[in-house]
Amino acid sequence: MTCPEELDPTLLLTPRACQVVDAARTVLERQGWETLTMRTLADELGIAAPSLYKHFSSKDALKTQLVALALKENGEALRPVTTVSRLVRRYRETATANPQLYRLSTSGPIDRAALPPGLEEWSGSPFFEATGDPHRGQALWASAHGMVILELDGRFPTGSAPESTWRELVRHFS
Amino acid sequence: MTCPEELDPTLLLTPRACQVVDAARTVLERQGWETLTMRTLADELGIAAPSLYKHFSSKDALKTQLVALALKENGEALRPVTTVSRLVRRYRETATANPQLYRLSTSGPIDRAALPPGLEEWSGSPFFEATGDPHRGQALWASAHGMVILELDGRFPTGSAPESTWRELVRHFS
DNA sequence: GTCTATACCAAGATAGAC
DNA sequence: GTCTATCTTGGTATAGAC
Repeated sequence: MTCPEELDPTLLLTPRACQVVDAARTVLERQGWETLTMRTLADELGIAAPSLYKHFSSKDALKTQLVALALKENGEALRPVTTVSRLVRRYRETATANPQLYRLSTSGPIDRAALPPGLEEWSGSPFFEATGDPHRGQALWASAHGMVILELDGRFPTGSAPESTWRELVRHFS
Repeated sequence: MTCPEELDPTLLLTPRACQVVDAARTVLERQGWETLTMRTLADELGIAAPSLYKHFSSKDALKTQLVALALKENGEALRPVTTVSRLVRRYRETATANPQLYRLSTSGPIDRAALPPGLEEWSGSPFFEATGDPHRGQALWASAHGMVILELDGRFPTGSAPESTWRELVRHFS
């Protein structure tokens, strides 16, 4: 299920800028955001670091594009909406397949003014559709996020969350 | 309810080192971990930055002490264990009262080898005691964490999570 | 346990030529 | 759109005197 055109962040970028975002994503998944520097990103592209500033005014502007990309892909991965069980499974799979992008886009404050208006809401609305209730949807989203982020950060004693814990969570919201 | 002596991280520190940790906590809550530098910490104490290295071998060692302190205080705040509802309320209150310390101690990987053995487990065990089941306890903990961290990061559209969403979560686990 | 002085490094970003 | 050269800042950490 694809993102509506008016929400798609990539449509505002030049083709070259899209390539830069792609490379940034590669580096991000390889080494994390703190060690993604303008220099390592430039190396990945085979260009010099200052050249990046022809495409993005700052590292922060680049981050915004990555966050927008994550919201778009996440919203797409969660559609079409069927059951709570399937929704949670897809949420987990998407996050696990792109751990650093997930962490980047869900941790810390978000610069809403810099995102396409409506994109963030569109990305999360499957939770409301699946539960049929705003508060249930919000609680389910928060719970799934908690599970995912603790799993990505290796916070469960066993390393990852046992399937039975995931089942328990789904059961409570079904 | 106080932490068992053999788990208490502060008992291994000199009095002066404890003061340094205290000051670090103050600076942490004021400005966050990324902008807590050895220089700003030294300023807070009224000493020069290099003097800190007489008490802690690195910034990372200091971080470990802060994480241990958070685990200790969290475990204390959650005891004695009564109901799921009360547990969740105290979890939320403690986190909200110490937002940066909470974020520091729950985000990213944790250096378990550097912590007093058993402290992390002791801190989290109220969730198992309150639910009476390992998987339910784990799911409840993850859900509460998701709610708290999204709230601290301003990720809910309204800024903070509505009380009704918290009620919804508690209801599912009661 | 504190100081001063300093080494060392890496980051983001700008200027201006090509 | 790319380059080279460079600026500026600010971090962790060490050496050695007091």
